Amino acid sequence: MNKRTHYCGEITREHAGKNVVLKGWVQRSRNLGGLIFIQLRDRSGIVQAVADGTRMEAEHFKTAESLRGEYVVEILGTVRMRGADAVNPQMKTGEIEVYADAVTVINASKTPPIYIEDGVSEQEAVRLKYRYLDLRRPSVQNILRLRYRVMKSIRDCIDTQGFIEVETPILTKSTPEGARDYLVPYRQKPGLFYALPQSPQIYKQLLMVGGIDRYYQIARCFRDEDGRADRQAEFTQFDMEMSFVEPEQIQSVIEAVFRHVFKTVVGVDLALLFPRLTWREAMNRYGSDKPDLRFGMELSDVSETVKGCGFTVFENALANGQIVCAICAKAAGDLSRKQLDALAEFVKTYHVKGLAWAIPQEDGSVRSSFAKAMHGDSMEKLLSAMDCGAGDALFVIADQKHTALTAMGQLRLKLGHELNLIDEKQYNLLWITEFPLVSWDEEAQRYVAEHHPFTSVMDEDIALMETDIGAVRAKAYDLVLNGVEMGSGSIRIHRSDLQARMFETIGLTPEEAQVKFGFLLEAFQYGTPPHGGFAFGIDRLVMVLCGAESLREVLAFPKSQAGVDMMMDTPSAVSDDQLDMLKLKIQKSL
RNA sequence: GGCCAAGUAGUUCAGUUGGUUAGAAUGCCAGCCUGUCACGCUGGAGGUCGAGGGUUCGAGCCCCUUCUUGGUCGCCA
Repeated sequence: MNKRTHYCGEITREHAGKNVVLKGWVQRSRNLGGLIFIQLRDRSGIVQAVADGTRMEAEHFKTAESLRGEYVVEILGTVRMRGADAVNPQMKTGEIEVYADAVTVINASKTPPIYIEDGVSEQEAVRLKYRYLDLRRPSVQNILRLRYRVMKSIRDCIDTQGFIEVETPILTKSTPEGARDYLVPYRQKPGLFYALPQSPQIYKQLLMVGGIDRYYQIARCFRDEDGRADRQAEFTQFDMEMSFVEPEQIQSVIEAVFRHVFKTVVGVDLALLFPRLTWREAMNRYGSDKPDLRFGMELSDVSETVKGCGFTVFENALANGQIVCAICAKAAGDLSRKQLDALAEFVKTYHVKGLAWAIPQEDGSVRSSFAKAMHGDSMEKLLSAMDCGAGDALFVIADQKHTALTAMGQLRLKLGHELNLIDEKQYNLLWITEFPLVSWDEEAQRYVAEHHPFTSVMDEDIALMETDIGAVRAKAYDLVLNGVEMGSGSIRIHRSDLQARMFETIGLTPEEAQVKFGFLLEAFQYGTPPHGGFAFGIDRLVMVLCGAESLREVLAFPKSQAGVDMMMDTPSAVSDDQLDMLKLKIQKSL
């Protein structure tokens, strides 16, 4: 008998006649009289094995007969093409199977609580509780393999450009701005805490001070904020920083990384330069700082067109310094009243008061929520300004500029999906540039950094710093893929005095700035090179590349929306001893 | 913190206006079958209807509270 080769990889016709050892999980088994059929699943797929029970040792037969669930078995057998010595002429021939001489159980299995097979939808909660079984599904394995290839191709590409990976601490300092921190108590001086990093931002800038002028890291980041479909409490970023650079150089490095990833992982050729859109233009035309450009349906400011139109909602809005903006959804004129009402409800979640709509009919009349209020030919003027003809649907929102644009941008996205305007196979990448430096926070009654407080100002806007901080543009840029924010970067402040002033702008007193960031302000006094960088979310990139609906799908061990690991059942209580050591006391909830 | 949806057998779900013993599929168990490949056939077991309270002669269904999961707004330098 030939020496048996351990099978590893897909069995093909070329293996016919070979003696093999198969090891894997029993996906399905059945004992038909004396014949035993086993579908064995391993890392490369599912192989069917057939054993003649009557020819096998009694114990093997008994074992194979009682295989249930996810037993781990070893099969010694011969690869053959089905039908070679067929007893039944009706059976499917020409397929590959393994004719088993022996079947050995390596490890028994309880009946699994979920189906370990693709194409069945289980509730998230059950899948997450038994994630280690869920991971055995071929589709889940494919996603993790794709994720690995993404990470490897990123490293391969960045490595050729002189970058080195430097790890930065996970136990770090709580920072005042940004998301809520995860805190870790410090045993040696109770009352003091580390924080888990929201990003390696400050460390990488200090690496620039330290002369590591091309740094990158595939870094884990933590933010204690409520979950979303595309947001987890902990996530992975590709993080990079360079010294002596302009935004274009950084963008060019990132473009090279994306081109390489897309080429090697999904075989797609991306453009050499990704299109650029300023933040202002993106907001005005698409109502979003991460527009999905796979379809048109641009927003228009129709404030001038509807001036004096007679509709009090529009006129009052204009009188209060608000705007009236509109989109025209081509060929959406058959929307029912119920669907239109649902759209109106939808936009209200974005804090606008209502949605006006008008649908020109073939006979020249207009089905509309507000036509009656419009004077003279003002409706005709509005429709023609929007190029909205019979069979199209016009939507109009009047509100504060930012609110109206945002709500309309969301409506545009929703209509894009519902009207099937989006080519799912397309990858649309673009840069959004010239972000505002700060934005006004109503709740905190102060300016907050739009990107982060280490972002430098565009040269032509430096004078505005004193007069109109809200209008100042930053050297900050985002990368957007199919309407998903992939990542963001900026040229940083590298002068201590400018950094101190920035802290002041966002409301930190010099004393607070000293306590929180004294080390950074001091570091910047020792000849810090101009520098800048970028970071993008690897999870989101993988999500887009494999068409996943949720970030959970692209993580090996995801958490629930509330940040709970349902498999380990954690967060969990700790012992009183542990709390005592940290001098912590849990307040009884009322 | 707000809003929406869901929670019924191991799993996926149905359950009408509140009315007999809560059903189906699949899985599981037992039996039959020597070419199955979602095999098939026969039989069987399996339920704190998320939890607590209320209304009612009677609650899976109505009301209140609460927990969990998902989606979303806020939040996410």
